[in-house]
Amino acid sequence: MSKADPPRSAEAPLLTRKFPVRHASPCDDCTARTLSFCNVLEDQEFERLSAIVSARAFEMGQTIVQEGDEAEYLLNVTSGTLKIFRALPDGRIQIVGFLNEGDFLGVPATSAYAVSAEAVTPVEMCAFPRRSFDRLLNEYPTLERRLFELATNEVAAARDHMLLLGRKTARERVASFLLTMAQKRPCGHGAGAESRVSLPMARTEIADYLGLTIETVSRTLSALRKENIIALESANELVLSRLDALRLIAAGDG
Amino acid sequence: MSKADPPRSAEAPLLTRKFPVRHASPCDDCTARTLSFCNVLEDQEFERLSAIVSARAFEMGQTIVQEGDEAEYLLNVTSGTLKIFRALPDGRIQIVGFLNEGDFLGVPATSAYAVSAEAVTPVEMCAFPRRSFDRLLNEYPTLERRLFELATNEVAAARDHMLLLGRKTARERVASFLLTMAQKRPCGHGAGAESRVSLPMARTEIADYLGLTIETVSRTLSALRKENIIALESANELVLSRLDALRLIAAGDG
DNA sequence: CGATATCTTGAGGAATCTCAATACTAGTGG
DNA sequence: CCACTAGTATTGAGATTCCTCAAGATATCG
Repeated sequence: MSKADPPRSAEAPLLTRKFPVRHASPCDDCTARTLSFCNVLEDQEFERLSAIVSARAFEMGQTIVQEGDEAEYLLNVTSGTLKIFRALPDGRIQIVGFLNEGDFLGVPATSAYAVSAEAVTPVEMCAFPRRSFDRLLNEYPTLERRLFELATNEVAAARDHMLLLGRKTARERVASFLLTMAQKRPCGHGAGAESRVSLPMARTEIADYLGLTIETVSRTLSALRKENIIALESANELVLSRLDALRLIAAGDG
Repeated sequence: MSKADPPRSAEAPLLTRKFPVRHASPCDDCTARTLSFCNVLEDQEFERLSAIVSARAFEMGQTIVQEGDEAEYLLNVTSGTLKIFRALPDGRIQIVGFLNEGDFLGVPATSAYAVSAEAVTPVEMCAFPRRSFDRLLNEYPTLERRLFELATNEVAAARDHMLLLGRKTARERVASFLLTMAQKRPCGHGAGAESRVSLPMARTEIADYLGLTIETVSRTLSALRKENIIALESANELVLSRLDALRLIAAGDG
């Protein structure tokens, strides 16, 4: 369902470092570096960070961390998409976010993961042992400031999503979701009247994110399609043909 | 409908400071100090903070800040309860949190408020000009660390609430809410089989917090009362008679 | 090209919402 | 001190949205 990650062989930006690398670090050819929290670090600081990092790869569907587990590592997404979610004892699930390249997973100075995480597509991450990372955090205020900034962004996003879950209709939720996805990955032109979106996640995952059932998501997409507001090239590749209409719906005015 | 704040005249803990106070600061007899973010500061740091603070009072129902307004001040609750919420153009509201004594409102280094805030009861706050506060934040890593900690707590709380809004039934939402309220203000005994709760907010506000209507909240409370799981002394004073049952319901097992 | 998983569509049912009436509470004035 | 008023909460009945269960369509992969 999702497009496999393209082989980024030749075009990987080669960071030519001035000093001999201690031992080849996964950071050396990290494509997420410019997006990620580590982009605030000075060269020397970055060296320290890359000295404690190790790369991880997860297959689609694989569990990355589990709610309540000891938070041995803090993780950073270098490629792919993963979902973070909370679950009720009877299996009901609420996805509280999708993470992409450059996004951070885990809370410094917190001993247990508060959410579970699972790979939506094949995922590559870099892992920092929490203790070492906490130590660096103490030394580098820039780093802490950056993570603080990320945390406040998350709070804002979470509140947006609370409004969606608590007060929006199915139609409004789906429209909001599509717009968010279009914004996240500006494939093609910017704020035109039209935009393409490719959804890496399955319908079930959209449903679990929007607090709906898979059927309602499907029906709502079909309805939007019949109204020519969106078009489905395939189940996961779609075109937002009338962004204006979608925006109105998402805001509750449609 | 809420009980007016009791006159805390004589019993205010008098902080005897070693050095002559510059000019009497609202912090001098602040009852929220031990609860608040400022409890991490050294004496000297605290002096600097109290030099830029000013006290504010709001009547019940009064608007404190509005979504989108320039964030001139960061605020800290010293007494009372307020709600923070986001709204849709057509008036639908989602309350994303209630703040009490010691809670912080506003995001450092952010120029506009992301949510609106309104006094649920009479509210007293202390206000820090954002620019001055940001400057202190740069100087005192402890302070920044503390606010970071608060932000991560908020993220966790927000995710909990997303699970509630997206996946819990009305009954489960109300049960969860009552338990949270009981935990917040441990009036009486700790983890006994019974607990009293006084709700400072109106039914509408509970509904807007839980993503329900006022009628559903009312009906659900009545149902719980008929099952002898709770008892209502008055509309806003109630007793959780069977905490165990309530916990089962809240978790989705009831 | 067939098997399996995912997605879409349909029909009926349940939870919650909407609209409306009644009951309660607190504050006001006689 | 009691009745009145206004605001708030509760209860009821019907409508609606979304969910559940079930079948059919489409896509993916060997």
